[in-house]
Amino acid sequence: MPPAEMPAEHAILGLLALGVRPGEGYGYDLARQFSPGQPLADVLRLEPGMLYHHLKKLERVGWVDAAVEPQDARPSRRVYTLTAAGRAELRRWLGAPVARTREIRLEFLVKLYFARRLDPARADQLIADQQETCRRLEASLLQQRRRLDAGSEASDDAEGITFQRLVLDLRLSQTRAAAAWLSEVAAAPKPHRTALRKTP
Amino acid sequence: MPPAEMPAEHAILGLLALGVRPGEGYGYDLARQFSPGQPLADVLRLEPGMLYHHLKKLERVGWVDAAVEPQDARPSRRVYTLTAAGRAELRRWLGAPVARTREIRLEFLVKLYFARRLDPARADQLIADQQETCRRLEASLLQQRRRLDAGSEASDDAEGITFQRLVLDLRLSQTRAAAAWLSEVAAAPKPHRTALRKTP
DNA sequence: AAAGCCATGTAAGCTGTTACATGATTTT
DNA sequence: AAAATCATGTAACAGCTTACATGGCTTT
Repeated sequence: MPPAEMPAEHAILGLLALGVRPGEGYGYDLARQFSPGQPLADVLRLEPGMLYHHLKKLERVGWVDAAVEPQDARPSRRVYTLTAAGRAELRRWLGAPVARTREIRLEFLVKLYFARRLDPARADQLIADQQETCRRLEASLLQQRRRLDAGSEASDDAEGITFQRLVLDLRLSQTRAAAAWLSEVAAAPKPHRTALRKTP
Repeated sequence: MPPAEMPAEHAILGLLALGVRPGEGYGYDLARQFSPGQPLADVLRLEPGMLYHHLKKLERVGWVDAAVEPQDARPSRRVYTLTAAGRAELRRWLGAPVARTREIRLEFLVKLYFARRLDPARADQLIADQQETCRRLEASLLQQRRRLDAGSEASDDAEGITFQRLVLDLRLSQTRAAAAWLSEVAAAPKPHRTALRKTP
């Protein structure tokens, strides 16, 4: 069970890969992609403070390199460039479905956003893998439910078991809803590889 | 839009209200309620460290009082007692549905757990209010969806809009699943007021 | 003249995670 | 003799949120 995959940091890697000059970007411009109205803002909130913090961390772990780029009549930019390791990490992350249903709302949506724009074929694969993950989860939840029903006479704590049943039913219903949505997404018209972005 | 309601702290208030001696409890015993196998553990994870931290905070804000209770042949206990303010806060919290669908998985389940045990009639009301909240949310999401479809020709950013549509569809499907589950819960057999708990 | 944009951050505070400290007593 | 139970915490660290600092340039 993976503990957390830092969607914000991977989103930054994705934005760099998707940049006007692919593989490059700087803080202020990246911050615009998370401001209200931008598609990513509906899914992931990222204040400038945290964004710069993440950029420093990405540099520390070697997924980006930094270089100061002076401008005339404007403050210098700190331009970050994806390294080979950074690209590899982005590919790995984009290929891995999320383990928990609750992670679909945030992390999976971010993966999908970038996978579609960077490599539509891999996006289809990601959706398929996520469906499979949901199916396995559903099977596991169903099994737990059956075990609970089977052992319910043997126990004295009828109250606790009723509650555990509610919890499992909620998880099942959320997981099934996610699976149904994934099927819709898989059936929907595919986007084509995006041209260079323009943020007005 | 409420920012967060600290389910762990309210769960502690609930456990105190539900105690063998109603309104009283101490850290070590409360910690047992969050250990594996206990019904609350399926929903809320709370390590001893955080539990003691929360107890201190509850005392600071005046929702509990503390008194040291010596024992012979055992370490002294720090016994916490619900204050009038603490009881009022618990009642308020138990009566308020959660605003976001993602909060149903954790916070609403905790509310439901305690509402059923402390006051089944209020639990029914809570479920009804939560259903109403889900209905409103669904209506709002549908409206956003319609607005998006209507304005989609006028925009040049077809890619972003397609993605926003996916996001809204996921939220809709999750919200509807939660609403359906709530209907099941409302229809399910009701528990009776629980007797004093026993944690073996 | 004021407001806002460009571009970078820092600082403080809260929540949460993991692991360990302490020391007596009871069970295996 | 070793391990678990009782009972309370602390320490270190990571992540997030909110707010503010700086300072030149451009738009209203």
